[in-house]
Amino acid sequence: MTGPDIQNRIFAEIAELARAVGHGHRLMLLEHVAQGERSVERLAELAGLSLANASQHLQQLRRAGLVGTRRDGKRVLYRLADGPVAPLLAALRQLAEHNRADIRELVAGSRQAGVEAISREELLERMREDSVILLDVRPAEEFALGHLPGALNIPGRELERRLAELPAGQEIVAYCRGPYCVFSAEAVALLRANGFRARKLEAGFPDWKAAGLEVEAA
Amino acid sequence: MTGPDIQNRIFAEIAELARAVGHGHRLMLLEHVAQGERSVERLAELAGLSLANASQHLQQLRRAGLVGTRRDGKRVLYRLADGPVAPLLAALRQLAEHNRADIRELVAGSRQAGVEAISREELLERMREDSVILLDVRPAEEFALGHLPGALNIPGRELERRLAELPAGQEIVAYCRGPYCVFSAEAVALLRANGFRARKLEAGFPDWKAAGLEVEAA
DNA sequence: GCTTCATTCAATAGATTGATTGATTGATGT
DNA sequence: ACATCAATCAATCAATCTATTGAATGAAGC
Repeated sequence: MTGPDIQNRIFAEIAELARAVGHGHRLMLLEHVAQGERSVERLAELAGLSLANASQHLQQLRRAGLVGTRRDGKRVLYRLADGPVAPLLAALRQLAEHNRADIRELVAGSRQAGVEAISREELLERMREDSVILLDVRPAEEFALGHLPGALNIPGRELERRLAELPAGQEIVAYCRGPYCVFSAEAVALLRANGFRARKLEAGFPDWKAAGLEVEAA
Repeated sequence: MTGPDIQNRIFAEIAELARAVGHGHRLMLLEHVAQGERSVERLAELAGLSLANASQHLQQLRRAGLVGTRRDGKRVLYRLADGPVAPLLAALRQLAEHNRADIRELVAGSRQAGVEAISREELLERMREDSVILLDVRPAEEFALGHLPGALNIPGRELERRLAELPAGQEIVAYCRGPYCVFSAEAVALLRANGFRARKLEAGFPDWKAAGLEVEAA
């Protein structure tokens, strides 16, 4: 029980945690789990994985304490754990954006089309003033599991033919699953091309929720 | 270049980054690199690794952009990269402390002896008032590479026989390499046993430096 | 040029991780 | 009890990761 030994054990455990998020499929599953409770089958479909494979990745996430489960009839629902998971993902994202030129490019790519981001703080301010329309471009299913207060839901694919539902005067802020969800960037580009003033929310729904801000459910 | 593909690539890259910190030895090396520039040989010795093994782990860290290198004569010096590496490590630590009971216990173990932690904010306040003695318990070599302004350096092993050097009236704040470095906890326990008022700094030297606060070098 | 020293590279063997397949468990409804 | 469905388990093979060894590189000093 000498000093260095303890430190070795601690670092080994932290490393285990890091490895738990060290696979693209698990990050993808985490992103979907972060939208709300989901069954294994649904998550497998959303992430494009086989059922058994998704199940095993999800179990790894559970062993690491990143997600929790609940049984509902014959299905098992996975949800994000209560611990500070979001900050870890945010830190990873930030470092990745800083270090990897290719990620910066991909992110910049969606900004190229004139897509500016708005921060959570500024959005809160604008919401207080009631001077902004919130547009949730995720599929209806995810919108139903929870969304920003007062948000309008028009899934990305339907946006073009439903533009008329949006009021013309106010600025629109679109948001999606997370910073790498392309729906909101595409939506903003489409809106601007059609004469709207629009920006995308910097983060996505899970970060909003993780920050403890108000969430509405259907 | 469709949406899901881009996302897959981004997540795969982020996962690669996560795996880079997904090994205890690399975390240990990072902790030592975070104290200041070091040669491969020295880092291998500090982490208790063979030279070749340390070299390879360090190269992995470099490929991931977590550390940088510089050649000095025949030696290669590794240093922490400029990107937001510290926040990632902090997020990992926090989640680990939240999730893993054993880490909580180990951390609690060092607090058991009545070791309270002081936050960076409170310390800054106390430093402004000049009402606190800063004690750096790291080896002299690390102290020389950089330390908190005005700190006194008494390495952990020497503390007991050098207690007389410390003024009796003021509170003492001890700090070390990082939150899992046991020197500072042991130091505080020793100081308290000898009638001093003492606390340990919540984080360590690298976090202080990463926060952009003033650093002094010998 | 030759030697020495610090680091990296290359090759190997052992361990761990990942995806697939098919069987098994647990809960529901008939 | 039986059939059905969701999820997990078990076994497998391929791929990746790790530590060790010894050889190769690159920089300094003689």
